[in-house]
Amino acid sequence: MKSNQLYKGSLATIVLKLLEDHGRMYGYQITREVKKISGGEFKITEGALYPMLHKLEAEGLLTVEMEMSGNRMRKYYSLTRNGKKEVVNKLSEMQEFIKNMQNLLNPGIETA
Amino acid sequence: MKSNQLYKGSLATIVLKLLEDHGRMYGYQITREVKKISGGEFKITEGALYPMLHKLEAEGLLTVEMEMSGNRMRKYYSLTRNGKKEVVNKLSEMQEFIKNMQNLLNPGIETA
DNA sequence: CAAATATACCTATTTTTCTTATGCATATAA
DNA sequence: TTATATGCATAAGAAAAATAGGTATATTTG
Repeated sequence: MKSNQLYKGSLATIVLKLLEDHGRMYGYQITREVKKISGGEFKITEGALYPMLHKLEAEGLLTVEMEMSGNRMRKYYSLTRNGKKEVVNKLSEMQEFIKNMQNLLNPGIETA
Repeated sequence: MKSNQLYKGSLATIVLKLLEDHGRMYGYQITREVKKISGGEFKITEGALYPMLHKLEAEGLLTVEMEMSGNRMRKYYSLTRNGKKEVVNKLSEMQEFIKNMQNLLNPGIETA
């Protein structure tokens, strides 16, 4: 990614959607998955991810289970009931955003 | 728009693309156009727009012409040569972003 | 005609969000 | 053995936008 700050504001959506698909994930795993999906273009920084995970947990959208993998700790996050509801909202907002941007990028083509 | 902060980071792209399409526009006109295109969903705040216009001008991407409309002043902005180059970059970044988000939202469907 | 709304510009302060820079610790590869 | 990968975390700073204010003219509406 060159200087792309378009991802600003989309981190919560990305995390919630990944958790919806994968059931449960730990932080480091999320960073790998996002890198993979974006073909190496988008790399979540840990300084952004961990505070976001804590925030979503504090909001009651995620729950945590700590587990040991060998000698290393992992914190597995998964969606709560409210988290599952919130994914739906976030995804529809994202689709709306994309639709509006497509309308901007391709004026004259009716996407609505 | 409910609470949609996905638009964060896309303001410069929006402004540059609108100017590419319209030739020249003044600030207030840009706010109306964006509102119209997004079906009222996305409203640019003036506290974000005017500093952005000044920044893009300072970067040499925009030029300004002041004109009077009756007794009211308008500052018409248009793309410079560098501005026209930058629109191309911004639009390809936006398409890349959308592609990655589509891959995220619809895992399994190859968009690449 | 008065009052509200629309047009048209602006900036200062605060908040949100992310980057950068660290730090700690274990496991694996070179 | 030294660098890289895994795995967590936070603090300080930067960037972008929201909020909240300001000035002034034009038009609509009651």
